[in-house]
Amino acid sequence: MYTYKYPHPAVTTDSVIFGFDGSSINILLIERGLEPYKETWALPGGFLRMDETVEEGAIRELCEETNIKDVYLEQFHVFSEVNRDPRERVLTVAFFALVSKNDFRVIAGDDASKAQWYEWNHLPPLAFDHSEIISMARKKLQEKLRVSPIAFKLLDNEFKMDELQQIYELIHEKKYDRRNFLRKMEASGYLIKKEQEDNRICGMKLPDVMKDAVSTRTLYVYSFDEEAFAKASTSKEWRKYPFDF
Amino acid sequence: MYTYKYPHPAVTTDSVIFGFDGSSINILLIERGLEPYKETWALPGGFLRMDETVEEGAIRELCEETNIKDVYLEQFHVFSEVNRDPRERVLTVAFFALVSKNDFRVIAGDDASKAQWYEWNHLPPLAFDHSEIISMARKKLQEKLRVSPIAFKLLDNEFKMDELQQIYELIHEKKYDRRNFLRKMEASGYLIKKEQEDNRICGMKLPDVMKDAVSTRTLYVYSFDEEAFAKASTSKEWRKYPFDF
DNA sequence: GCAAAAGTGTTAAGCTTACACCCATGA
DNA sequence: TCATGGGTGTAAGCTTAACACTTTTGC
Repeated sequence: MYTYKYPHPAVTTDSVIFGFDGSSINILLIERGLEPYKETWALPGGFLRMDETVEEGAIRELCEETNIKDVYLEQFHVFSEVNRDPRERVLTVAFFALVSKNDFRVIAGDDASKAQWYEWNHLPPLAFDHSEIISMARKKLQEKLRVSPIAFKLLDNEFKMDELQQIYELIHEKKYDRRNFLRKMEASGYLIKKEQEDNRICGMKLPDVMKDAVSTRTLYVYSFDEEAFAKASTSKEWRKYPFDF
Repeated sequence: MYTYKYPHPAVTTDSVIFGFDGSSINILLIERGLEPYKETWALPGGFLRMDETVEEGAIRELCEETNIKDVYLEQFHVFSEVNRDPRERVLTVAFFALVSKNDFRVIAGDDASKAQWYEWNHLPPLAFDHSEIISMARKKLQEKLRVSPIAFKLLDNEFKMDELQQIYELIHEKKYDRRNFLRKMEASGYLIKKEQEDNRICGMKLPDVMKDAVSTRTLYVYSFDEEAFAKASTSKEWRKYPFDF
């Protein structure tokens, strides 16, 4: 037992984990095994330990409950309504996280766990105030995307421009013109454009010399130049944001 | 004494209160009366009660320590380094606040209290990790100002365009062209432009008919149409932000 | 009288938007 | 062969940025 001179609240972290499956954005939920809200879907999260920061706690819980590592994680709000948890006074530090398409596939295929992706417009009933947490997470994600190109983090290292556009459209709930989107993204200067490598036929990679004979069209994939971006965005000159659609 | 089955951290709120004195931006600090860090300057704040949200706690502490009410307050980050407080494990929910010029004067004139404004580039040594909290508050304030016209909250209800520009320049650390600033602000549609009322001579208000005789030039003051702004900014059509300099 | 504050327009450059066709691929 | 995906350019409108002079007021 732990005793204190003054009452202390319990502190948890909860994470809203976004994943992109190629056509829609999904949120990872866990089915609760214990009361309260037993067998109800909830955000992954749990109690903070005394020897870790909230960031470390969120990462630990994520790893324990869903096996996700190396995820982009950012705290966005503290939820502290007095009776949000029926057991005792609990405040939660809420995070949002973006997992890459690769990791998305891994989690989606893991039948053993109680974790499951839900399309973010068709969520089941949720425990506690987790619905509210999710709506704020969506809002914060939108705001963040206007200010930082985090959409990349929902994709593989190399991605097609079309996928990137889809993510922007889903998050901002708005359609963009394909050509304009492409032009603006390329103009940003932080995308590395490559000819698509894997022109394969029946799973065999072709030698370069044969490529032109087989496919006359060149397809492109992009990757994001994190370093160049990080350097530029810390400079004083940086003001206008080229990814603000 | 209060006992729990598992250890709980203590939770505090701390507020970075910004005020504008007409030429620079200031932060309100409190001289600590107790150990640790006795007689060191610190952010106003204190322990969360069990019957209040963090927002309510921050407001309460503000009122208790500085007599400020009706202030714009927004939580922006949780600081949770394990040893940030030497007494015990304490995490703090940090807020930033903007006080109007009116309230600024009130606080500045209050000699009795231990509260004092410091120009935000010339702060004294601070207790705990409060320097770090303040730098993040400045960053968040900048970001917020790109997305919402909160600069108004540092001014009186009616203000001159020049004051508004000064605030933008101080927060973004950048100079703007006076004419361009004016044009863009007026184009936003959320400023109400009025001829300056108080053409006074020796403290006497003049009847309208005499105004032209006394001053041939018309001076303007502005106020912010919060309602129109709130309505517009919740609509789906709202995307581009006209206050993003 | 002089310095500082505040009102006022124009132009060029850049960016955003809207819009259509072709070819290649795979079903 | 037909539908889909993905490559590509241009013109009009709008926004931004750069730039200077005048009047008034207070010192």
